Amino acid sequence: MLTTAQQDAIDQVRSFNRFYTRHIGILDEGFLGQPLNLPEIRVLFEVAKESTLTANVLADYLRMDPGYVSRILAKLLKMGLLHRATDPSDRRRKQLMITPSGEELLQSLNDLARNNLEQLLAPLSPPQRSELVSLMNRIRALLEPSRQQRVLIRPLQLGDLGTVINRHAVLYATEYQWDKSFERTVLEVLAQFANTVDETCERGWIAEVDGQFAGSIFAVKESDETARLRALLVEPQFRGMQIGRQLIEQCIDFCRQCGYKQMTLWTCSCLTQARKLYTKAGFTCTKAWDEPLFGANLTSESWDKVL
Amino acid sequence: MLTTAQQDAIDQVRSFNRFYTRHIGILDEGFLGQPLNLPEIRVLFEVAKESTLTANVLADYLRMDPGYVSRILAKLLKMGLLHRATDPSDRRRKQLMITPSGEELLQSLNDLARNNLEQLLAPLSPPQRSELVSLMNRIRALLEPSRQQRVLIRPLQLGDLGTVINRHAVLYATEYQWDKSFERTVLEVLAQFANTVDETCERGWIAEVDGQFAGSIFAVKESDETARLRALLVEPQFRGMQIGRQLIEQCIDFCRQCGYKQMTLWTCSCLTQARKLYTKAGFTCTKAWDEPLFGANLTSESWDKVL
DNA sequence: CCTAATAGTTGATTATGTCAACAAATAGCT
DNA sequence: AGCTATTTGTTGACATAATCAACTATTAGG
Repeated sequence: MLTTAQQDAIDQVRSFNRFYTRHIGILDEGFLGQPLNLPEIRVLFEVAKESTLTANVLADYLRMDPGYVSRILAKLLKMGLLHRATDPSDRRRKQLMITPSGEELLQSLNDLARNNLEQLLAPLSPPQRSELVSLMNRIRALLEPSRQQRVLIRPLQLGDLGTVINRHAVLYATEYQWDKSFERTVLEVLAQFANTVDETCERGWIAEVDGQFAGSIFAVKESDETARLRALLVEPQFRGMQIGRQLIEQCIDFCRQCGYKQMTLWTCSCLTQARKLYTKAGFTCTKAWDEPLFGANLTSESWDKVL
Repeated sequence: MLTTAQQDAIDQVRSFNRFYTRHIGILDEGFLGQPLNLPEIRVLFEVAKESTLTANVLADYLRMDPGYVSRILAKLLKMGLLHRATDPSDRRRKQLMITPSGEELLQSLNDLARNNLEQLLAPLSPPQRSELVSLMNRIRALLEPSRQQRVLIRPLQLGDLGTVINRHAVLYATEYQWDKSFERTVLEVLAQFANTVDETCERGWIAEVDGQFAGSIFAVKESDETARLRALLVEPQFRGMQIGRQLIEQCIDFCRQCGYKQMTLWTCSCLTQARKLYTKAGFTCTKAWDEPLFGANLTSESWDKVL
């Protein structure tokens, strides 16, 4: 059974779908008066993109009836937009190619589509346009998770500290019901970091997936000999992508380069995923103690690693 | 002529449109095997939603041919899903209404659509769902500016502090090229706030537009007599919606209730929009001094207001 | 050489949508 | 009132879009 909130979400998505169907409908009207209809344009577009298509492959890819595709191709061939040659190695197959006049028409169709869209986007300012694009990309990332995701580990930038604080607070509240005192602690730790950071031996890194915040890690100086690993976090939707491992490796490499002799970190027994990562990276738990923290009864742990 | 960046934006929007067309297409496939096709469902749905429709209004709204609508209505009437009554004040018009059996069918179609969507949204966690909804609402707000946007001023929640820090850092860097020292200052101010807050006389508020972060303000105790207004921010895309004014009012109201005698705030001469808001709210600039701050040469100002 | 499978085409048919002509009612004008 | 123009909704004729199954030509595999 769905909760009310989730059902609301579904209804809101449906409402957006209705809205967007109408919106796209208005755009498609711009193609009226053209010699080609939408399926024909799609076929022409695909042939132009992929120069070695055959009718069957096309029908399969576009999820169209082979007979229908055959008729569309006949029309496009008759109009001189495509031509085709029998595959000498298999005389059943006919390789499709776009002709110069096909390219030309496709170009003008592209211009038309762009102009239509341009008119609809006209009321938007440039920053609003880039906001629109980034909203759309985010929606695609959410709905099409299979879309290739680029993982990037990069040094800290302006604005990252706030994001790290926000994500720690929200995530640990969601996953472990930790309270506001945890947010306060992270805030204090990072304020301390920002105020006293020595870039030569202290750093923070952010993991991004397709430009989105996916995780964080910090290395701070505990003493001349010892570095402390802090604020490791991987967003739940990006777990299993080796992001945690990469962040820890990045951090360890840096600490070695800085000449630290050992590393230490705090965690607690309930953070099983993080603990596995620490173990894999060569850390061992050297101390454990119970204490009430963040509104829960935690078993705090200290983990160390010799570099 | 379009700039390259704008053409990129247009191409990206087109790419999103192709993606979303496919996405909606997958959803619509769930309606196969029903006695009604998509246009018929849309008509039924609209009649159910708006009980005083007539055929022409419907055709207009759904951008369908009146003749086609007429035939669809004939089918739905024959199936007993709708009925209609001649408008007594204009006997050309016939008011459309849905019948109980129409409601019933619509309900089952709704369930079907919801289930289809539910399957597509299944991989998303609840927070991702609400993110999706808020992204969609924002897109609608951009593309359909007439649509009413709900502004909400709410008290601080877990996670807000990080967001406020991030937005301050990024926004002032973008708009005024302020450097990391500003991020550090905000971080420190809010860490201080989180650690020492006395909820009876200190508060923070967040402005949301359709669930999205739109702005912030804080009231902190300077002395028993004086409250300090801090961290006022309104996101650029939501300016001109009276959000700044509402945030300041909220803050002033609270300070009055707490029994403060006066309020004070820091700003600088270049923040012209904020200064206008302060003036309107009854603040006056009582002190001004030049100082190098945040990587710029600022004219700092102190503004006060007697409550 | 036979059978099964594949590539593509074609005829028949259905589904979907458009257009123009039309009747009925109303609005606006004189 | 009476005339004309407009609006609301319907209908027949037609055009477009899409599907299905039968069919030819070719190839693969034994």
